[in-house]
Amino acid sequence: MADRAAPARRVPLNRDRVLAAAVALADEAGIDAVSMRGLAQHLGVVPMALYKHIANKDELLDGMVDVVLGEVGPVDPELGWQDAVRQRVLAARRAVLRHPWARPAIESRTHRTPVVLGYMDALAGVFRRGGFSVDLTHHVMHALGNRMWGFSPELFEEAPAADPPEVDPEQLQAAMADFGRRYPHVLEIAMAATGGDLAGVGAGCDEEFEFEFALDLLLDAFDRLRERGWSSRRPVG
Amino acid sequence: MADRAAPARRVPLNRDRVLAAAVALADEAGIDAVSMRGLAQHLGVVPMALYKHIANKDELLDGMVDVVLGEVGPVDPELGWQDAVRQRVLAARRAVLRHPWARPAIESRTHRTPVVLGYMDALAGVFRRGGFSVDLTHHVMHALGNRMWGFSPELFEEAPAADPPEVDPEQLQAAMADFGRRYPHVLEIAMAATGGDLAGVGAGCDEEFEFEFALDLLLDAFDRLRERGWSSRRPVG
DNA sequence: ACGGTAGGTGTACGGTGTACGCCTGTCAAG
DNA sequence: CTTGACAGGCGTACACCGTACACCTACCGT
Repeated sequence: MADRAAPARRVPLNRDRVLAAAVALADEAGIDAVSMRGLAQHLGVVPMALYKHIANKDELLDGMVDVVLGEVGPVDPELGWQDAVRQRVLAARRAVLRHPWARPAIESRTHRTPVVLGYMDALAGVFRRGGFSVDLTHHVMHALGNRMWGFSPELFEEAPAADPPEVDPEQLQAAMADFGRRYPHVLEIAMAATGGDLAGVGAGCDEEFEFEFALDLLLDAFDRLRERGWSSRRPVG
Repeated sequence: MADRAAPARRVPLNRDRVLAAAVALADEAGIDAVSMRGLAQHLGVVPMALYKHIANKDELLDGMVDVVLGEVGPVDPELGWQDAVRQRVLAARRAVLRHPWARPAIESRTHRTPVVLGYMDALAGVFRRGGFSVDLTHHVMHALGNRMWGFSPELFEEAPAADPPEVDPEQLQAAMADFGRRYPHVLEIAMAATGGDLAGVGAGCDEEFEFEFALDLLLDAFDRLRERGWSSRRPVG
C-alpha cells in the first residue's frame, strides 16, 4: 500500500516541460551539460524517453532558442520605428544575456522555427510601418544581422583566464614588449580600453556600450537611407 | 630487398602538413569529415599520431582558420583607409568563401591566435593611419564585428532543401496563404527578393550585395564620426 | 657504439546521439 | 467488464567521437 502511493502518479513529460528543463539545466550547468543523457537524468528519466517528445538534439536546441525568444516582450506600438527597433533589440539582448548559452546557440542554429520567423516578421513590420520600402526593409534587416538578436560577435575573448599563472614581472615585461612589437595597434587599443591597467587586460570591453554604439550607427544610417528614398536598383533576381 | 625499398621512406608529418590536409579534407568532404580519426585516415596514419603535432582538436581548428586567414593578401599601402578596409575585408571574404566550412569555424573559435591577432592589428592600423583615434578605432572594429572576417550572419537559410518533396499545388497554395497570414512582412520581402517567383524561395538573397551594403553603410558612418572627431566620453574603465 | 629522442602505433576509456524493440498503464469502444 | 490500441517510458546496442597512456622503432649527434 505504501508502495502503491509512492509512484505519485508522475505527470507525463511533454515537449514544453522538456524544453523548460533543458533551459533550466543549461542555465545552471552550462550548455555542455545539456546532452540527451544529462537532460534525461535531470528529468529522472531514461535518455530515449526524450525522443517521444523531440525528434532529435537539433530540434531540442531550436526549441531552447524559441524559449529564450519567447521571453522577449511585444513591440510597443506607440513608439516611432527607431525607438521601437531599439527597444525590441535591447529586449532581446536582455533575454539572451539572461542565458549565456543562448548566443552561441542562436548562432549555430540554421533552421528558422515559427518563433524565429515571427520575431523577424515583427521586426520587419516595425520598419515597414516606419515608412521603409520592402526593398530597404530587406537590406536593413540583413545589415542588422545577428544584432537583431541582441548581440554582436565577441572580438576579444571574455574570460580573463581564471587562474592568472604567477609569472615574474620581468618576464611579463618582456612578453608585453614583444606583444607591442608584434601588435602595436591592438596593444594601444587594449591600453586605452583598460585605462593603462594592462593587468586588467582580458577584463574585456564594455560590451553593452559597443553593442549600442554599433546599433545606433546602423539605425542612423538606416534613417538617412529612408529619408532619401534609397532603393537598390539591381535586377530583381 | 624488394621489401626494403617498398616503405619508401615516408616523409614525416609536421604541423603544417597536418593543417593543410585538414583544410583539404574539409574542402572536399565537409567539416564533419574532419575528425581526428578521419583526418588520420586521410593521412594514412593512426589517429594518435596527429597529437604529436597538434595539442588537441581545438588547436587543429584554430590552425585551420589560420590557414584560411593566411590566404588573405596584405593591405595595399597606396589606398585610402576606406578603400583599404574595403579591399582587405573583401579579400578575407573571398578566402572564406573558398572554404565553406570557414565561416562557422571562425565564429566558433574563441582563442586569438597570433595570425588572428596579426590580422586584427593590420586592420586597426589601417584605421589609425587613416586618422582614426585609438578610441574610435576600437569601437569601429567592434562595430564591424564578424564582418571584418568577410561575412555576416545568414538571416535566411541557404540550402533550398535539395529534394523538393513533390506536393500538389493546391496544398502549396494553402500553405503559402497560411504563411502570408502569419508572416506577412517576411513574405513580401521574399516575394520582392525573388521577383515574385516564390518557387525560388530558398534560393536565398544576393549575399554579396547584402554584405557590401552593410559594409559600406558602416564605412560611411565611420567616416562621419572620424570627420567630426567623435569620441566616447565615458569613464576610461 | 650508444643513448636520447622524434614520430608513429595499439589499446582502452568514457563520452556522445540515436535506432529498434519491448513493456506497461490509460482509456475508449464493444 | 473486457479488450485492444496507443502514448510514453525503458533497455540494449551501435557507431562514432576525443584523447590518455604505454610502447616500439628508426634516426642522429656524441
